[in-house]
Amino acid sequence: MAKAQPNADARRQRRGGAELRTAILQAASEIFLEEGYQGASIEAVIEKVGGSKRAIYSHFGGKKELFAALVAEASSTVIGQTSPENIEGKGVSDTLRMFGLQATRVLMAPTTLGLYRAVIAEGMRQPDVAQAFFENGPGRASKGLAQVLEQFQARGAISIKDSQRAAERFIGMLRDDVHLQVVLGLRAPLSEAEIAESVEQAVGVFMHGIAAPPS
Amino acid sequence: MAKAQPNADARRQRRGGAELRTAILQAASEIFLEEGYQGASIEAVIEKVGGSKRAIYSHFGGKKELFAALVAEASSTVIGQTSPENIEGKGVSDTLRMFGLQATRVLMAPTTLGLYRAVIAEGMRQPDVAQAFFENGPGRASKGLAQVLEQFQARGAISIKDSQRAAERFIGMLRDDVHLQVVLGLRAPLSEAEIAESVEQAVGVFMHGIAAPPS
DNA sequence: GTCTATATTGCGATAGAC
DNA sequence: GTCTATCGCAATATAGAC
Repeated sequence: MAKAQPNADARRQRRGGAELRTAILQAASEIFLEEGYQGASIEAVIEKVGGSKRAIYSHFGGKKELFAALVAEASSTVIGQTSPENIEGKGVSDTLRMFGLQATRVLMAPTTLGLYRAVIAEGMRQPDVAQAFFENGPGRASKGLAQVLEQFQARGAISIKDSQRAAERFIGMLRDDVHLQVVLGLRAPLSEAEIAESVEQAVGVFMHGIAAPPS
Repeated sequence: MAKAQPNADARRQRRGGAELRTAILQAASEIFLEEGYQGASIEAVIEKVGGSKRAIYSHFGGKKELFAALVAEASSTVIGQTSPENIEGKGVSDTLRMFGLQATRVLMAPTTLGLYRAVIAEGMRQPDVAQAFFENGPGRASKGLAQVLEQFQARGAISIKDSQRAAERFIGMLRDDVHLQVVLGLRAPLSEAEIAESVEQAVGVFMHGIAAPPS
């Protein structure tokens, strides 16, 4: 009478230590990022993995540590997809567009959305988790973009005082009300076409602003 | 042996129905916005109000309904502070600056931060709460700004295709990584001086972009 | 006060590696 | 066989909705 059928081979095969650890992390991700830290139950994780509760405690120590491990891992994995581009021979707009597309896709991915929700909910109570998330996630992305902007600045292609701040503004535009609505579950994540359109508009504003050109 | 000392007069005074309701909402705000929906306990709210246990259930029905009521109320109250400005005789930059200052102050207020955390955490599980928050909060703010932008557009002061989208971008810039860090508890809310500086920079980018002027 | 959920721990049984 | 990781299950304890 198994409620949710665990992986069929989970019970009969014996997995090596590291393998079980990975399996637990994977299952825990799904549960924690969907239910939130407080809403998640160790029991549910076990059911998914097919092991015993004891395994979790011997591997991680407790619920908190499991959550921390999971966030650190997921933050790094997800954000690796928003790396600074090779900008040889590219213009500012093209570079921003490419970065924007990557970043927005990441922002719309289910894992990222779950991370967002879970970490924001628990940030005040688990500062180390919040720290790990920010540094490996949004922080790294904005630093990467800032570096790129600095190169353009050195070439005289753009005119900014603070490249870090500028990068954060651009990313802020990508994380606007539409993103908030997706985070809140009020609308579906953007399609690839909608992402392209959104990024296009953001690049336009970021490059030239909204002021009417002197006619 | 009261742990947290309830309001001294809470116990001895008998309050009218509406008054009690307000008192409960007030206490619930403090608890829920600090601990999050799942972390909050009805017991704690009762202790703070000092009333009888049944009061909450007869007034609101249950934990969920209390949370919903509280979010609806707080969203409206807080966001009322970011109303569309009277822009008679003002320029675009000045208007954006004023709006930006108001909005950023709201964004940095403890109540707003608590709302953010709690609603984002629960959004997927309580769609009506998410909806109420967004409509009364961020949604209303961006609509207000969009209307103002449209007036400027009509005058030819700015050049945009979609005023709603543009408004969301500006607000997005205000809700950038710095705001995220505050939400996560990784840094203290901005001081008034820092807010002014931040808004100034955002207005600059939004108005003219970062492209180097053709020399 | 009742009842349910759930984190945590203890401990003996067991399966595979060597 | 020994060893180590894991399992399965029971017991404890606490919290919290109603």
